[in-house]
Amino acid sequence: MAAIGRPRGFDRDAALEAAMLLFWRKGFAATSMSDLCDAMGISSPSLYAAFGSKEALYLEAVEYYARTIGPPVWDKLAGGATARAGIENLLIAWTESLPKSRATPAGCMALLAAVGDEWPATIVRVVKKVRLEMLGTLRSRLETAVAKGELPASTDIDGLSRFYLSVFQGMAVQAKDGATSAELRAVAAAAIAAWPVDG
Amino acid sequence: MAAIGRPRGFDRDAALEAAMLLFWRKGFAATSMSDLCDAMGISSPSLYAAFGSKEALYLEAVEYYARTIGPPVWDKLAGGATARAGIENLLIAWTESLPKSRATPAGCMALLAAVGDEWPATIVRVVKKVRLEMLGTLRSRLETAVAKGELPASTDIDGLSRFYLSVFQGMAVQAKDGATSAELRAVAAAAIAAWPVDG
DNA sequence: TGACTTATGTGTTATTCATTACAGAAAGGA
DNA sequence: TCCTTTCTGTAATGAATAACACATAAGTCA
Repeated sequence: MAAIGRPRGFDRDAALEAAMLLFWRKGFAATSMSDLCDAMGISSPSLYAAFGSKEALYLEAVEYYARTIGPPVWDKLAGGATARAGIENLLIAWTESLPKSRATPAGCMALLAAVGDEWPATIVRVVKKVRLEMLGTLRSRLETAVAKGELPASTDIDGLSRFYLSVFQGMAVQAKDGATSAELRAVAAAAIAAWPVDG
Repeated sequence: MAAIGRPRGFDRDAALEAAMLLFWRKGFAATSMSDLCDAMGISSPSLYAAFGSKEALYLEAVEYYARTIGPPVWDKLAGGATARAGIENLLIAWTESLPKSRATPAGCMALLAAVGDEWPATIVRVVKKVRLEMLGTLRSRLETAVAKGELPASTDIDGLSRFYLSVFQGMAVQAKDGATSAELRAVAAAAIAAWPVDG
């Protein structure tokens, strides 16, 4: 990464974050290049030089999201003493992070991207991969639980992890619809009741 | 409705159904007027004369969806002997109707519309209303269950109905992602386990 | 200083978009 | 038959879109 040539006049990461927030809120198709230029505070040739295209920028924005927004929430899963406690903590964390806040739009960019509209194939592939990773994270936690005897060996791990992912996705949709943190907590409470054994 | 003037040269309902299927699959923003004209087999002046605008056409398409596609599934809720059986039947019906079939796209037009992208305010209002109606349908079935003593009076009806709606929405997203009917059945099985009392 | 490299700003380009004029066609009513 | 009314096909409208050309500015390296 040679420092040769005229140096960039803006902070690439700050611009990327601005783009992410806009994409998060408006989606891909509904966000225009001029919207992005305004939000990022740069002109379109600078944008193209730095990110390549609208599609490439979106892909970087999703990765940025998965790198910065996701982990603080998903870490709760590993945090609990038991898998059940981990899931419960994760659900609670969702109820707090999903509603619109002063700093972030409502919903989850990764769970709701490429849903409800036809999106470029590249984007579909990437966000599907992110969602599959989430599913994998849930599944491996549940596998550990079975190994530790927290859950019976007969547990349908794949179905159970897919179920909790469903709940997260449904909560994300409702958050986009304006559901409050309290309303989401009731959903989380009902979801934890689906745990296969009483705790 | 006088039959004066040149009669319309196409079947309005058939055209509306074609538009619904296209909107269902591609969403609002990603569907262009020329896409619609092709799918409906008419030219744009005919479309505007019959439906008014792209937005008005979408609204009619959603209503058509809610009138024709929704009821066969939602009827299962009332069909069961108990509320628990009704929910279970409804969940099973979802697992069959959500995946892409030869005749219909994957997912649920009403549950996933106006999610993940910024949509015209009129459309947001209408699909939110449809989702609220679904929530109301669930809630009144649960209220009946409490009245009949199937559920304790302390049941959080609002939270529980919101929970099942979440599961439907999550299943719809996963169906859009390509989940099979079998995978969705596992989700449904886990969801029914969240029922407050053992059946 | 001067050659080289990269970023910026202004302005453009070709395309696509939703929507509509306009003229002709197909019906009913007189 | 003519008039009115409504629909259809062609073609055009202006606006918005994503992407880019070109000249210039701002740095490093020799």
